[in-house]
Amino acid sequence: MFAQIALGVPLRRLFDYKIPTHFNVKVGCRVEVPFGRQLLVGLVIAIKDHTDFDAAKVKEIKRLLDITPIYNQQMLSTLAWLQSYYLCPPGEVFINLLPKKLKEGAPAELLSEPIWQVKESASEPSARAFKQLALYHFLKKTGATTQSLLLQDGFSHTVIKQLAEKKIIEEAPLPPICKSVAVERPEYSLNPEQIEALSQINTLSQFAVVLLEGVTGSGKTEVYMQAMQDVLARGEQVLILVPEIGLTPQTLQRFQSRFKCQISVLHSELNDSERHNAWLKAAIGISRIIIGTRSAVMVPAPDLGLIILDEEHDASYKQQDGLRYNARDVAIKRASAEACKIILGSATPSLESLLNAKQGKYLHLQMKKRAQAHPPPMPQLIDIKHQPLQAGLAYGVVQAIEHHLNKKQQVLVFLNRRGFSPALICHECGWVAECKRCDKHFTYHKNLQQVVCHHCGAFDRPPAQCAECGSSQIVDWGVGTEQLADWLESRFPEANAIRIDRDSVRRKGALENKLAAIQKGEHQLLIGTQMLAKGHHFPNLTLTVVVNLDSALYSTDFRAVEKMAQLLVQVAGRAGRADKPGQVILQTHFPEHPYLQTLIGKGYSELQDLLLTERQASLLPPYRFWCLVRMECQHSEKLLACIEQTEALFNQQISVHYQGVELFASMPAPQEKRAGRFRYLMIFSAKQRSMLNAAMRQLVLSLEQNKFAQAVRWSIDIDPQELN
DNA sequence: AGCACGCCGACT
DNA sequence: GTCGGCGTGCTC
Repeated sequence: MFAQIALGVPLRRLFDYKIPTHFNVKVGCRVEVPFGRQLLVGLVIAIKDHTDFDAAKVKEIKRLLDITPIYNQQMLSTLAWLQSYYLCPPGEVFINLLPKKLKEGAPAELLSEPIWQVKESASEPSARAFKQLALYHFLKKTGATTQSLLLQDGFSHTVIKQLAEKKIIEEAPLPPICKSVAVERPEYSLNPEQIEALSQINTLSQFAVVLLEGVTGSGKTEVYMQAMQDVLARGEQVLILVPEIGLTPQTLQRFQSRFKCQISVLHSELNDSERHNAWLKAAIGISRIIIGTRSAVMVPAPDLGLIILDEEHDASYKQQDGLRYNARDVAIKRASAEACKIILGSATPSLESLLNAKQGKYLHLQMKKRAQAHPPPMPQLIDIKHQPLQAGLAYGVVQAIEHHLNKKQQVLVFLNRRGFSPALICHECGWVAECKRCDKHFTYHKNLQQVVCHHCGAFDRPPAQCAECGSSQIVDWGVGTEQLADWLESRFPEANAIRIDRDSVRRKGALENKLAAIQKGEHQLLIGTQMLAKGHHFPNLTLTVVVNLDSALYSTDFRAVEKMAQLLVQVAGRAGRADKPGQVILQTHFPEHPYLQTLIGKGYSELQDLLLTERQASLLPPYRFWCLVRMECQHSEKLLACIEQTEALFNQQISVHYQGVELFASMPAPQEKRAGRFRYLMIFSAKQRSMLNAAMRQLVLSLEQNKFAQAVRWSIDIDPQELN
């Protein structure tokens, strides 16, 4: 007998191995196999009685790593779809998505972690040992607790050890897996819209996609939680996916306090052991709820009964390097394989999902009322043409800020540019300081006394002189968050301004601390980028100022307007509270622009309808499917040769066999040179997904064997989000 | 990806 | 004379 095995190598094929007669190898188990001169971990994909490879050269499986498969049939079929849809090497999905230790062949067992409890007959520790006493009372109150939780709560290793040595506490046995979760029914009474949405969701059985469109504050989370209740009580697991910055301690807290069960949390800040345990607890079924960002979509769950994907429009669901999958699309496929329902939630659904809903593929549910606040305020447009600006703000806007601050309310100033100013320019000749590796402006960071390239991360001392004419008159141009914060701080010293962007929250936990301080009302004036716009609720915020979003109106990225609208609606949703309506101001040079007029005058849905019509007319996604082939090379001649070859290959051998698949565009990347490499893009498109996939499969096959393609770095991006 | 083989430049 | 640079080729 032979096994077809996926290995963690970048080769788009499986490898056959002989199964030793005494091995009970099952599909979905990991094995150790000799590969060239090394030993690798592989996953068994299929078992068969023959091999197409030269039978004499087939090697034997060396070792069996799992007795029971680590992936069940549903997971294996989802992974197989992932592999064939994104046209990646099998090892990329079957091996490389595993937590590090499993990838390296460690046993699929929880890394043991003691659970501590107070010994029954134990007496109180001495009154002088404050720390020991505190731990004793903590354990007495909460019962058996894992070591990591104790450490999190500030008890040290030594204190735990001391109490254990005194036989006051002991290790508790592992609790049995409890599949059915008892839920305390909440006190909340749902509003009619929520009741309607929930009853529609609850009537669905089997596979179904629900697009839950609810304005900020309409109580989507409460609908999620009540939908989860039945599923959990039935003994099934729930997978919750959130955007990268949406997984705050507060979000987690809400689920923990409602559902008394084990929860696996998966995000990018976990270390290898934490990830290993969270993954296995989900895979074994100990965790009944799994909450995580993008990559959590591929964590096994034997009893999966519901998937919730919050903020479905969020760009962070699309991985932008390596395996460029979209967790939203994978989640839908997974729900289909598991025959369970999936809820896509958003205040501002993507055009892709909206079209699917309009075509009847998804059940579209809408919640338009805010549960506890005034309706979301409509942004007010301020024309800044011919107006003097201070740190990018018009005089009237500064007055509005002052007005709200005087009433002891919070103000959010939103700006999408980090740093002090986006460029340094020679006042004499117009020379601009640029990153040599990327041909892009350096951003000036005044606090760091550095210029930083926001594309590759390179930095340097700010130039004292112009590189062209030698003038020392270097001036900064444009406004970033740093400069805006500086100016607002000096203008409103009482408001205790705080800046939140990637630069100011680099330290672990810094964002949480700052958000907590804002919640407590320690800061009246908040200055920030996207980070502040998403998911956070500030109860005392009544004014939001959006400094500038004009670049989206004339962007080369056809998705820019859609993203701008989503951002604006989200930022606007931050303002307002139960007793006071909010105010939102958008500064613009183009107050008459049809996109802005539609969004402000008629709302997000109307703008999306307009954009859909335009996309259909211009043959753009979501009406067409796209596949982007990126190519890069240090030598421009080699790159050009490869492009010519690829175009010829497509025209002569592929387009003729796959009807309706075309080369939509072939062009240098917007940033033609990055990190010392020349870059080029080819966009293939088709009306039918399956046809495009088949054609691209063929193209990839040919590229792999093509001498010219081997000289360049190429990668394939299905359903690309960004054309760069 | 990793690992070997192989063929040319600067060191003991 | 060797050590080691990275181009090329292969892995069931």
